[in-house]
Amino acid sequence: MNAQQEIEPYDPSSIESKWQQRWEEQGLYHANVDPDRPKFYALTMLPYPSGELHVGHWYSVTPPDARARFKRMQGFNVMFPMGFDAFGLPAENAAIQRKIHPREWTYGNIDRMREQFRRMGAMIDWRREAVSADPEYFRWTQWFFLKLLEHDLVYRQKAPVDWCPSCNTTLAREQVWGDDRRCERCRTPVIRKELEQWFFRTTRYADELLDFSEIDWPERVRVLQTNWIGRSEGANVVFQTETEDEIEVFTTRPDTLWGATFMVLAPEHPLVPSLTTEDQRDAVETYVLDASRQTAIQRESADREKTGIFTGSYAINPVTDERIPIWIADYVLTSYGTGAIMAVPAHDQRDFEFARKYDLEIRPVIQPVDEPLIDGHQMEFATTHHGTMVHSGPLDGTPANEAVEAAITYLEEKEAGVGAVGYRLRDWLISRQRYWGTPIPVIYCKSCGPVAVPEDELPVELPEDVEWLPTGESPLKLHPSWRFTSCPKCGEEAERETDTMDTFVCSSWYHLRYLSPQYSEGPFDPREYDYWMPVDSYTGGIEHATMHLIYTRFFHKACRDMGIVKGDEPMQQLRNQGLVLGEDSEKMSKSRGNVVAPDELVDRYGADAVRSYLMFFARWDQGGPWSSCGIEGTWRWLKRFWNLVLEPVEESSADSETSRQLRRKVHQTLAQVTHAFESYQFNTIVAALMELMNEMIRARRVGGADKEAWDEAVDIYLRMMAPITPHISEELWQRLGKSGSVHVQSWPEVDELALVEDEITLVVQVNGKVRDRLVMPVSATDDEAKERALQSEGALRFTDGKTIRKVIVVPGRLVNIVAN
RNA sequence: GCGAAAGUGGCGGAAUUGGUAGACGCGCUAGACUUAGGAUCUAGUCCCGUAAUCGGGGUGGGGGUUCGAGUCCCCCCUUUCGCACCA
Repeated sequence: MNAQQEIEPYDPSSIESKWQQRWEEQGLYHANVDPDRPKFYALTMLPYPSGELHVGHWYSVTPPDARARFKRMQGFNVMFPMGFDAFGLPAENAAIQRKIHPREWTYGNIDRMREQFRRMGAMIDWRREAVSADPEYFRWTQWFFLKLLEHDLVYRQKAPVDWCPSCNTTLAREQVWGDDRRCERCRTPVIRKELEQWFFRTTRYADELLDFSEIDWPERVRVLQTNWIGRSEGANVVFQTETEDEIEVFTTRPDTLWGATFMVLAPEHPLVPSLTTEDQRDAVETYVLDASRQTAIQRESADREKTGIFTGSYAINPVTDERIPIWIADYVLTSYGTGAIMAVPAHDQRDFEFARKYDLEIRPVIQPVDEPLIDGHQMEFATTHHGTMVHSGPLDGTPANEAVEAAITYLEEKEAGVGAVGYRLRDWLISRQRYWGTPIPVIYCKSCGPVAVPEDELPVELPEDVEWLPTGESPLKLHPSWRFTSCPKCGEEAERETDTMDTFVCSSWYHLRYLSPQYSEGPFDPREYDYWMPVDSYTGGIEHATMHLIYTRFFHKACRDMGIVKGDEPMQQLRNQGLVLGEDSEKMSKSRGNVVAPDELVDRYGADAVRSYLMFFARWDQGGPWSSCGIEGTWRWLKRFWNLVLEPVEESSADSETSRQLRRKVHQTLAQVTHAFESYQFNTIVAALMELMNEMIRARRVGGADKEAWDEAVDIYLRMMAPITPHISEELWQRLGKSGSVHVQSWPEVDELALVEDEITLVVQVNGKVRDRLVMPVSATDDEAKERALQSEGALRFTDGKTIRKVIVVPGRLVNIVAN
């Protein structure tokens, strides 16, 4: 009778739900403050409750879950929380389409997704769940707003904003996608609109945000953030106009100031109307109108021929005292610097092209070293290299390395300018003209102006009885009993702010709400904060590199300066997973119909097979196209391992050599798996475990390891696979009569003695090509290795008749014989 | 245009960081077994030549450093991703 037939077949559907329920009852994943144990806060970016968990969610949660479990077995007190980023546009779109309240749609989705997360077998502590649309959550989002307001980190300003005419909302710059500047959600081309908006002063932290020295974040993200912040050093210089106005410009090349032969303002610059002379007025107004009609893509394409128009006015170059004409041109942008530039055509290619076209003076003032004297009339390109200053009055002859500094010093002495730093980063526009968001807790009073809602009146809740009309107006504006109120200061009639906050405000602090989601004395319990923060491991997609990940750092630093949190950074380590594409190698989307639903795979193969396949099928940091066929591989692995472990062991033919080899393989695998977990190389963990299983099957076939070695192999194996495939590991752990849950066991220690090899395979090369392999005792000396290599059959075949020039011995590894 | 990353079998991917290229898996080929399954097991599977032993070639292309290069350096090609008149 075949022993295999007695084994109950591996049936994930019967064991997985059983263990999920039991773990839930036991509170196996509850994480509590415990000062006696080292903590580990593992955080994955919170999902948006769009409806269903797809395979991409599993890809972003399951490997970090496995790593969190690994950390726990290593002795850390691990917190692995989950929540939902529940405000946002899709809920409103769904509300309009389905005629249901956004809350109903959102919370229905959350219920469904929470169940799906349970099926995944993730070690989520659901007691710590936080949902950003809960009043007890956004109460504190509002509280943070008031704190920022108190500390002058919020301001209100009328500003041109990107506006999506379809979603009827303003968009942050990072929410405008593509060369043709379309709305990130509906792809409608964006237009400009002037509105009073609330801003967070992110630029105040620009310099500090450039410092990554305390955090372990990927190079790629650091570069993206650095470019996004876009710091450049230079000077602000003030030019007087002949009409007594002042025009301030920012320049990175103050050393070229003596070559500034004209100025250019952006068409939207506030001084344009007053600077325009009567005879130029028609032409200027036409040009300004034209510029406003241009789409952003037309305006901002760098290879377009430059256009402009003379205002008729002149400014005085503060260092040469010369009259220089003031032009306007659309290549100067209001959104950077001061919206005005000094034009130095000899040393800036854009200014050069403009000057050539409109026949303006080109005056070189920087002479590159070791080159013939340059002449403005004959130049074909601007020279942007640094060099010795010429035609620069008192600074003539200043060498390249001192020129910028000397120019700034000179400007400051003359009080015509100051050294300054410019940034590409803008302040964060947080106002959204939408209903489904955190209401901005401000009341407008005719006599008192904007007044903060008193803290004890928080949260400002959203009215439930709103109408869902696709009119574009926020429903809050159409709700008089909510909108009209009294001033908290003077009691007179007043109006609520009807804008809500960007959802990135909610997600800037959710990691703090997880600490104590029921806490009512503040946004978080300081006791929990002191124990758990900062986040030890933060994982999520690269797409958040310049939005969420800058905002949350800003938020943390601002809170630190307000005395709310401690430490300079919220997330100590960041890692990005790649993107799982559809089987057609395209991005998964409902409209393409290529979304892979994990539920069907779980029904067929079980959560453990899906989890391990997700870790195995690609490098986690790269992702790639999904292939459902491949899951057969991890499915077979689990079935084979199940049978291998449950088959009765025949000890009769055990031999010590097989045992020793098995132990060596077990501990080698353990060392490898431990390292791979630390470095997020999940695919090699599964591969190593498969390899070890193959070795165990082989050991059993050739006669078997002794009971001690075999039991140790199984024990270590179950501990190693527990983080990846929690259900089957737990089931086998129990069936083998081991006590407790496998998930609270300790991570095994590598036995260094077991790793020791007594024989090595020495590779014999002749002129760099492998010609033989010799098995040698580890104790063999270099000379012995060399001798045996020279005498080996494979080597002799290729050294015969040749002179041996050199022999290189790499101890324990190879011998290379150089002969010709 | 500027910047970054990557390029390894039919496919996903390994390679202790300069030392046996292709681990592990999918797929494929052949065979075994059968209570005919969503099977399972065994063997093979980089390319060319060979019955086998064995030999030659091989990590996008070209060159270089080195006893030795997938790995380091230079040039080129391709792909992907950022940024894109940023003063």
